[in-house]
Amino acid sequence: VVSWNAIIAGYAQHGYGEEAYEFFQQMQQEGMKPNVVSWNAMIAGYARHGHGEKAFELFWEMERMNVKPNKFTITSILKVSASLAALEEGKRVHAHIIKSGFDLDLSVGSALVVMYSKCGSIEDARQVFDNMRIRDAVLWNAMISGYAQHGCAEEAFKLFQQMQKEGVKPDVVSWNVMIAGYVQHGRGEEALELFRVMQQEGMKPDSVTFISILKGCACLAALEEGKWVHAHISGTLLESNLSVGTALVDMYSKLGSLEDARAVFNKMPKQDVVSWNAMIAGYAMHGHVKEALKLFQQMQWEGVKPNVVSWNTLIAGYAQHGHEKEALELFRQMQQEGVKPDVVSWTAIIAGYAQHGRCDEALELFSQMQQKGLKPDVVSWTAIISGYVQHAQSEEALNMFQQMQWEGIKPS
RNA sequence: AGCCCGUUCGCUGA
Repeated sequence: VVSWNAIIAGYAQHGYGEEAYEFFQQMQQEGMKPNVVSWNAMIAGYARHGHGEKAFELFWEMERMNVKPNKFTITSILKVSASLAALEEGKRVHAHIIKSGFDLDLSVGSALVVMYSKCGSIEDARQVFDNMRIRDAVLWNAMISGYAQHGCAEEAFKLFQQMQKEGVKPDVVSWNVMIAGYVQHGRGEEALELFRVMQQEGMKPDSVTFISILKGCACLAALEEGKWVHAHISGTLLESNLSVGTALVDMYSKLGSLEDARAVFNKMPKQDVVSWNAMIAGYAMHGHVKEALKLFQQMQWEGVKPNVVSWNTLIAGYAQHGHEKEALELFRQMQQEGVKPDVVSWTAIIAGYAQHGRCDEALELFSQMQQKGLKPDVVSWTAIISGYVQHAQSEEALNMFQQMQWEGIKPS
């Protein structure tokens, strides 16, 4: 069984769910009964590669076959519920945990708190949190993060202080959670303030801290602060961190400081598709589409394959700046290259047409997108509605607005 | 035998 498990785990971890499953079945044909480790390997494999439904199926099947889950099983299945925001499934798992008398240890407790808050039920998360007898930093962080992500900055801060009163020292994640919460809700000032305090208190920022805080600077359009943060990074090991480098490029790009962005980009020890995309976006968003295209080609010469975001970035750049035709051409090219347009690609083109008064064409694309089986989201709808509004076609705008709600999409 | 248990993190559309 151990050897079978090793094989299954190997395939499952690397996204070969089918192959793993074949071995999983084969071992049963050969008269071996998968144990909890075999099941966990399968479930975790599916979970990691975005096949949440399959993970759930296996979880309940495991139940039926009377194999007792352990805490690895429980935490990975709760993670799936969290990432799918599947509250009902998550509750079923929770109920099952209680029913089977499973020990609610810290890791399961934290996973439950995360599951409930990612599923939007902060009250349930709090209840789990309150019922835990022992609380470590991870559990506190999970709860604080729940509030912070929901925009309840005050409650998050209260807990942040309370954890310290109860003798649990905030770790770097606690600070990061607080900072990210402020940034995500447009409260960059407070994020920067916490960033200062954390250093006064002797806590060293890590890559995540810097990434969040740089995003905050970009949102605040605070170039000076961004440069100040950059200065903190320079000369440290983080300077050669890929994600930090990308966050710097992104910050400078968004603030239109393309020379700085380019300088950071060129100094990075290596670039991946995300850093290329950030750099390309800098040019594309500011209307330098030729330069963006040049980089796009250069990226490929250097052996980096454009992903759907790369294409979307270019398309959006062209579409926003009055080059709908070229955008459409790129849209065709991306499909030839085997990259499937997603809702963002379609919306970028639709928005381009709509903004420039070509609402009929936008509408045509809008229905084509649905024929292809893609469901417009609130951004797609808003793009087309605001096109009508801007071009004094209020009746059509109102019409679309109603249709959107019939489709069950809430205005934002 | 189930990667570092569970919490935070980089690129694109209105």
